[in-house]
Amino acid sequence: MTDRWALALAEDGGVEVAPLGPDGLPAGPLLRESDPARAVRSRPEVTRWVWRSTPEVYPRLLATGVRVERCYDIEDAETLLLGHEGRSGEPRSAAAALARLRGGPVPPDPRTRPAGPGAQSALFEQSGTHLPLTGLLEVYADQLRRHDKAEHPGRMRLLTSSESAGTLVAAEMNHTGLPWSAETHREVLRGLLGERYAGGGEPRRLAELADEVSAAFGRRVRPDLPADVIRAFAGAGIKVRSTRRWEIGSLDHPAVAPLLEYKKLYRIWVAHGWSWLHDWVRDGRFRPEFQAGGTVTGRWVTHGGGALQIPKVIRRAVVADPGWRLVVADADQMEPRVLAAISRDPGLMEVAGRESDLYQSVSERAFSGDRAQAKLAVLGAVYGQTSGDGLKNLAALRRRFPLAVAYVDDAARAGEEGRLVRTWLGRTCPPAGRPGEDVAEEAGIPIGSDAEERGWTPGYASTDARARGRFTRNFVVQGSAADWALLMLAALRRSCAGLSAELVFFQHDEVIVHCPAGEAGVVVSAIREAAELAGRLTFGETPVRFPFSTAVVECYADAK
DNA sequence: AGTTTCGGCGCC
DNA sequence: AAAGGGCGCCGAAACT
Repeated sequence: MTDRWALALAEDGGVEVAPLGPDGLPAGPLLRESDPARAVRSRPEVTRWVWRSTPEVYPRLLATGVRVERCYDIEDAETLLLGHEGRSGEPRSAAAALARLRGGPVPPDPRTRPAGPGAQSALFEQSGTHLPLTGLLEVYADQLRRHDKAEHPGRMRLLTSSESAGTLVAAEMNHTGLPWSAETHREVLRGLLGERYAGGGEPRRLAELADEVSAAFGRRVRPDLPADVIRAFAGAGIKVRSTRRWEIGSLDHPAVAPLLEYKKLYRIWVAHGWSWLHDWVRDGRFRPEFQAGGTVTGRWVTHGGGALQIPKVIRRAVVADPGWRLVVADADQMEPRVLAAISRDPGLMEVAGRESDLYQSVSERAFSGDRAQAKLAVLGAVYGQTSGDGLKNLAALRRRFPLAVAYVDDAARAGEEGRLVRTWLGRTCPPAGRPGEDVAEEAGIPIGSDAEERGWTPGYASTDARARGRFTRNFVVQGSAADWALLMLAALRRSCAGLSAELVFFQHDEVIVHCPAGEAGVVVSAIREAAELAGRLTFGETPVRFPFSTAVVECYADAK
């Protein structure tokens, strides 16, 4: 029994609310109130709030201590519906959706986030796009009808509701922040980089390594300048195209070791060093801005602080509050398990029906027990590897798990032929860009001159099309995994609602819950249950299991 | 001078 | 012979 209300912020800071019936249409008078937080707090019986945009509304509710059970984010739903309808290029704002309904001129979307560090969040800037509640309700009613017309209406409803749940989780994480010990972070930096010199120059250890590199070359070399390093190697009679680790690593030259060490530490210094600490950590919390569904595959992104790329060594600084713990949970072999569920390959489902190491099981069936080779083969199939051992291993994989490989092959072919590709729940990848875009340039192929000859001849796909195929091949797995992960998060969030536990971090297949030590056991169980529930809800009844490795720790770095 | 792209690498 | 997918971030380089 859901009690659904709609809510729209007004220009004057007030709010309009209205009750909705089971059909999604207004079931009572439209009410005007002065304070959004009070409007929500005074209606505890409401289980789902329908609103334009969670990032617009929810942070100000959280700021006053108000949480909601569920919501429906109209603009996120519009994005998903447009994508599903093959209209991903059309403006996704509620105002645009309303204009399409009423046949008026469709306003373009407000510009996306401004570039550059220190820029204000785009999410909180979209103030010019208020829509009166009556208009919002028209869009909502239309969206409900469009769900019915989707390829799988039930899945589409699940997708938009779980995406909405994701926006709530993200907003709450942004509000809570990740517990962060600045003191520990400084200790880690000092241990790795040595003293920090005044004036922002290189710390001691980096300066020493730069000296070692220079000594090895016999001349002054700046290791942070790729062009300088390439010149230096050329001077030593070694031709390199780039200074990437995989290209430099195998060279026989005394500069290599200090150079690689420099690059590793330089990265820590510039991306997660003292200035990062100053910019992003306040009052014992790292506050990145999580954004649910920020990518075409449905994975989240963050803005600011690189929250999804925290280096392993820096995780030492993620420390629970006194008396609290971090429950760190990592889904085991999520992608092949998802592939089993979406392809319904009997062999792979059977393997994925056990909680034990999936790659080990695959290796025993198809690779004489060579786990590393099995893992490479599976990931190669998912990522579209086109060369090396992966190709050979793919044949072995195909013999044992034909439906699984066929599933990703079909997705790749669909992409190459320009067809739409969807995740299990119906998130749809936008159609390919114009021919000649991006990929050809990367490959150094001039655009225009021979574009026709390059592509679309039988049996040979163009560079663009093959890149497209790799993308769609990966999309169905990565995106369906994101479908599952959202439902898992939503279930876990609900389990934590009655506890002090707070969700503080989410990274594709990994979640961290911060909770009092006494709640850790309950949280661990809740994660297991959420994972299995999400598996059933997302993919229906399959034998596939979704086990998590969980660790109850005081410090993130101790989890693995 | 300010803005965009590049090279490289962090995470999954 | 071979270019495996998705992201964000930084400074330098390249551009306007």
